[in-house]
Amino acid sequence: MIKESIRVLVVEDHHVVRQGLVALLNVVDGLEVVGEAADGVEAIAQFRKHQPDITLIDLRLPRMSGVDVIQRIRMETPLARLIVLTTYDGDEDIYRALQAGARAYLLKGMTSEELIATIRAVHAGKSHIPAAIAEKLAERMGTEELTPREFDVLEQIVHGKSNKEIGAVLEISEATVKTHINSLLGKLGVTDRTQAATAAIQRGIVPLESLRKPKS
Amino acid sequence: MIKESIRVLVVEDHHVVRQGLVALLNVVDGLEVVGEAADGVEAIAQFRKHQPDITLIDLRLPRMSGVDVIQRIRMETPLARLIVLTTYDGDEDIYRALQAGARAYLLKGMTSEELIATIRAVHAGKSHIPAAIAEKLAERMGTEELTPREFDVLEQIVHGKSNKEIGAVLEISEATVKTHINSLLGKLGVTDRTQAATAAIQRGIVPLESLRKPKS
DNA sequence: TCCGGAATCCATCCAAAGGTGTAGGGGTGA
DNA sequence: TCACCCCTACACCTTTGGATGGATTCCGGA
Repeated sequence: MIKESIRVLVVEDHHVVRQGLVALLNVVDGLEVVGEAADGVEAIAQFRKHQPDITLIDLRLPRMSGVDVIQRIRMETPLARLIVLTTYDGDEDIYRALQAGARAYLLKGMTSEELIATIRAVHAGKSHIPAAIAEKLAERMGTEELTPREFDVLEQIVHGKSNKEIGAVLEISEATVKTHINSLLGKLGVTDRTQAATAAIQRGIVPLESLRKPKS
Repeated sequence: MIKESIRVLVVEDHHVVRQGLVALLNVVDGLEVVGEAADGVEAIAQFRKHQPDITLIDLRLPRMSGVDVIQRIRMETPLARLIVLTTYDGDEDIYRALQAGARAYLLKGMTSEELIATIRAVHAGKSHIPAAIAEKLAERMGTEELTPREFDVLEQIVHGKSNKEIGAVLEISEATVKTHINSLLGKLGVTDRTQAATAAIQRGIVPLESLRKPKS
């Protein structure tokens, strides 16, 4: 009798990378790529259609973020098994992806053996977080959560707004802005707005893409 | 008579991506992958060994940056044909790579058809810069060059240093630091240090990796 | 119901950052 | 040699940012 293959969905926006992954996985005994998606919306459609055993997913996707896709899939199919496969994206993304229900988090730098082993492990019900990732995660744990308002302010700081401008945008007084800043500086463990901005970018709290200037 | 294949060297640090690229290129008629490298030092060694017709190279590499590798290869072999293949890395990297002698700059998001067509075109002696990239480049052109000292100061700003600290690090007076800042703010088209920091990161003038805290 | 955290606001004080003008020394290319 | 740019530096002034302490409202959990 023929052994059942593990049915895999590959979600990755870079064509050549996706094609490479598919080619790589399809030659492996016991694995079968049943679907591909290049963006978040497509990913959900493909998942519904194929109900794969394992979903390999990049976090940076057009149209809908990888984290949102994970959340959505998990909501519809709580026992879905998802593996995040991405380049380093800052502590925040790791945290959110795992929070959202990803079972494993792999970096693209890993070998194909590791990838395949992880797919098998996750399919067997295990989780897998590389040591390097676990470390980042542990670091993050020591950090307090920003409140929504503090996050709003931080976002504006990253966008280069002055306190006065932030007040105007959020429709609060400049004094309040200062209060929030004071509190978020403490939580981020930094001493001024510039450090807060770089920390926010580096940790992935505020996505770098949001910096691109909208056309004038 | 058998047509000569175009001999390609693939330089890319992410294993799965590299394997995918190699698999993808090897099945194409008229292309032959003659070498692979996972970091900059290896890249140069492989280039010397194989003297490939085309070198596909990622800009983010361990041990030696892609731009440095390009410069080095071009110095030794001025007629080397190099294609940069990378995810978006900020205007600065594009500029420096082309400056260093790359003939084409492709994003990983492109289709494999585009990739193959570009390889053939560059092999035939042409250059190829996608429209989206050319646009960034044009934008950059309007910008004045930072002086070395201004760059030093900007780097420190990104690292969250105060003017006083910057003065100490660079061994100049705080007044001089302010002078440099004033001038670089103008050149970057921003109004304060926080904007300067995010602009530097976003444009790739200061690499984000340099922000990682060295272990205490 | 009471407590605590979040969010809002205010005033005050001091430090830091930014704007402007000026100026000397060093190097380089026309 | 002269013009030009870079680096350095200082003075002066204004604006912004950050620290601190105190205050009100609202809401959800114990």
